[in-house]
Amino acid sequence: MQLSSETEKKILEAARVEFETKGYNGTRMQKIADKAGISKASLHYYFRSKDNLFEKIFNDALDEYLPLVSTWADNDLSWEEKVEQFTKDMISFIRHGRMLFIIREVNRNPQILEERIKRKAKSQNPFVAYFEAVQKSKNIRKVDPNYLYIILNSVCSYPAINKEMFQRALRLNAKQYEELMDGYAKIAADFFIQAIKKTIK
Amino acid sequence: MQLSSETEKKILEAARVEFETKGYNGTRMQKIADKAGISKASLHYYFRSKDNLFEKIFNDALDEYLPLVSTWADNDLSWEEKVEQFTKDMISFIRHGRMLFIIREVNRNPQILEERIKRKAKSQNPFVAYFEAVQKSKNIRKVDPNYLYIILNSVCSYPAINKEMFQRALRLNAKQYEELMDGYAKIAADFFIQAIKKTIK
DNA sequence: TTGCGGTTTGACCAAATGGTCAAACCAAAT
DNA sequence: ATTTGGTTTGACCATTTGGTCAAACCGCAA
Repeated sequence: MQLSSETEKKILEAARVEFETKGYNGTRMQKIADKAGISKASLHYYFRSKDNLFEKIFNDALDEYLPLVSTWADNDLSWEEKVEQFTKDMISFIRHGRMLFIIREVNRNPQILEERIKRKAKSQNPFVAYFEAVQKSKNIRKVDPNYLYIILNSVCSYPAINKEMFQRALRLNAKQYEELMDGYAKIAADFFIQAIKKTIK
Repeated sequence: MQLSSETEKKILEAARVEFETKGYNGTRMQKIADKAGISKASLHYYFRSKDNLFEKIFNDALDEYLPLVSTWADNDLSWEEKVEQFTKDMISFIRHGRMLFIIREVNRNPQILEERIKRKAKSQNPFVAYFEAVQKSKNIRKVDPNYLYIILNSVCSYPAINKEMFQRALRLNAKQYEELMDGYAKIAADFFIQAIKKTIK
């Protein structure tokens, strides 16, 4: 029945908002039910338990995130263009606020990752593999690609994670910070590229 | 009595560990009492309520953190040396794991900051002020200092915040990641400096 | 109209949890 | 030995919260 699927959507939407803003421990089933406009009993009819519902929400978030970090596959872009593409994609994902949710819950219970990233470990990280290759052929600094991975991700993700404190430190209101972020992707990419490009004397 | 002060210390230590790892909502007063080796009633004897105890712990964390971000005062170091100093200090603070705690709780309830950072807003951010000056006199790129502030902090803080996921993405175990972090402060500082130094042709 | 399968809910339950309190404890002063 | 004042605690309480269940509800086919 289409109606039931409709309720299901409303539940998932309400649950997503609650879990993302309050975290697992701060979220109440009753509140999700209220926001979805149904009874708590109905909520349990659709999703048997809080854990069950949470798992769905968390996995959805991971499904959105994981593809972002793993696509450094071959296409005919230069490494600079790839960096630009990556920062753009990552920053627009991050701004939705889903990232802090992931980090918070992974830290609460690191095991939730184990199933998902189950021993992808055999293959090398695509970013690291890519930059090892680039470092051999192109004229860029020789820095452990692990560091490059960390730095690039940091520069992309942290501004959204730490939004509240950055706003206050920089004496900006929410709107001003948003505006600052509009121009950020380009700055971040340039920054990264400048840092590892070898200076041509 | 010195004994009571001793219990108080044990409580604060236990509470710190609990709040920092589980967050406010995930922390149980009973568990804190257990870890401190006292009864729950005693716990309430020393700190009237969970909120009261939490506030102490949170403010202690802020007291450790805030001085780090605000010291760009005048001393006779070059701007490069200051950057190096900052990354070193910040990264060693961050590695304690206190930062995710702060971010998590600030996001749970942004108001907890209001009292502390109560309208420091009159004065400009010291970092921003400093780099505006540097940009005028030295030969470095003209980038909005707000971006510089965000980038430098991101590069320092995020590797610890996102530790769990970075470890998995880079196929490292906890020990290997720690080792990687040992050399990170220098890399991060160099990275930042290289990125904003003007290329000398 | 009746019966049926899926849906919805109010009432209810057991466990967890923050907090209270009177009584017991204990070291030091009288 | 007795009192005194701070400390400690077991027992207890009220509320919250995830979860259950029987009964009601609601199209729809026979």
